[in-house]
Amino acid sequence: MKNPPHDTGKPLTIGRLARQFGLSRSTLLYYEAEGLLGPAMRTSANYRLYDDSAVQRLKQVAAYRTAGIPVRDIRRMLAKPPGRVTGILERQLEQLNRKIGELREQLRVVVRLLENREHLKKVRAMDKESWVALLRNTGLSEEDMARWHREFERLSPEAHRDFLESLGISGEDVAAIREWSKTL
Amino acid sequence: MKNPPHDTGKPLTIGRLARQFGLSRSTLLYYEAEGLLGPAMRTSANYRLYDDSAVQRLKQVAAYRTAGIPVRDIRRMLAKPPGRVTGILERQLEQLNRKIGELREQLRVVVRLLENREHLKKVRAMDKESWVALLRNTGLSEEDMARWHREFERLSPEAHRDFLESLGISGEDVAAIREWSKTL
DNA sequence: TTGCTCCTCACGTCACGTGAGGTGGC
DNA sequence: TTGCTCCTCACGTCACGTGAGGTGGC
Repeated sequence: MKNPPHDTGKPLTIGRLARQFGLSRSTLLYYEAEGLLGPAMRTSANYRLYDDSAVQRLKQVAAYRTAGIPVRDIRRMLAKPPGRVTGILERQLEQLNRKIGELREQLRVVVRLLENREHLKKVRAMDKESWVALLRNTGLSEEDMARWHREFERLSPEAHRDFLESLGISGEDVAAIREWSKTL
Repeated sequence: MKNPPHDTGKPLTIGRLARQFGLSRSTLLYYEAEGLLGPAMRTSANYRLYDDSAVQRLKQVAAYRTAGIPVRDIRRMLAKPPGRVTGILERQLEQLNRKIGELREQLRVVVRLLENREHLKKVRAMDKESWVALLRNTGLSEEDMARWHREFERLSPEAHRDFLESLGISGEDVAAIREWSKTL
């Protein structure tokens, strides 16, 4: 065994390393500036050369970035003994949860603005599936959606019909949904 | 009638206007620099004075910002004839939808990292409701959650039990859930 | 000699927040 | 005279992307 396990033995230039991870060179330069990882050595022409330990480190970094963890926090995680990062992960969990909530609220506002303008009948290129998915993203449960249909039917029956038809739902099914809306 | 409807007749300084909308002064200065709205006049001491038309404009701006629409887009919306903004709203809808999807994916990765480390038993200060809400934010449907329980029970029954108990679920209910997990 | 990769600055991004240093108003 | 509000710059933020101007390597 000339090489330890997982060691390819070939030092990489920055471009090759970047391509191996689907990242850009400027991303790796940024990580270096932020103290996450750097080259083990340089060539005579000052080219960066990365060894296997950099590859391992970059694996961690890339995984954490995929989780949306800030670079500053990743630096701290790499400095800590492995396994002591639960606190940061939990904090990231809360942050993401909060951000998703905020974006959902914004989505709700946009939908309301579109409704107010009664441009709903102009929703082009959206079918039933994408609308249901969209409304689900706003955090609407099945009951919320039912209430939404009921209110829509009550306030503006024609617009409700137009809307349902614009989703490509058959006239028969539209009638059924509208009847169901009234019974809610 | 001395004043048209909705006109208070009192010009406002920047601080009062900001407070009226729950914004900061620097936000209003930024909007001015970006060409969204400015004062109608200045006092002899160069203080900005905002009239009712600025208030109306700020109402629009604030509403659009609540929807997360970029300032640059808002400027275009204010320039357009009212009612011609559907395109921008629809684009914002797509953007938000996409961002929510990205954050959900990140949330999924964080949850996976926590699971891998088997630090799940350490989830403190989270009850059943917040966990269900959290997992729902990842986009898990009821079926997905069922599969999650089943896999958890299969791979690590003790951790599954610890996890459920950490949520404050009674021993009896825990047993019931675990039995149900096995039948899935 | 020609591309290709690499090098090191420096600047731009988005929506503000935060001083710094100074002046009116009650 | 003392706070309070206001004024105009200027700089910082986060994770890179994009040149600019220049030099090795096959």
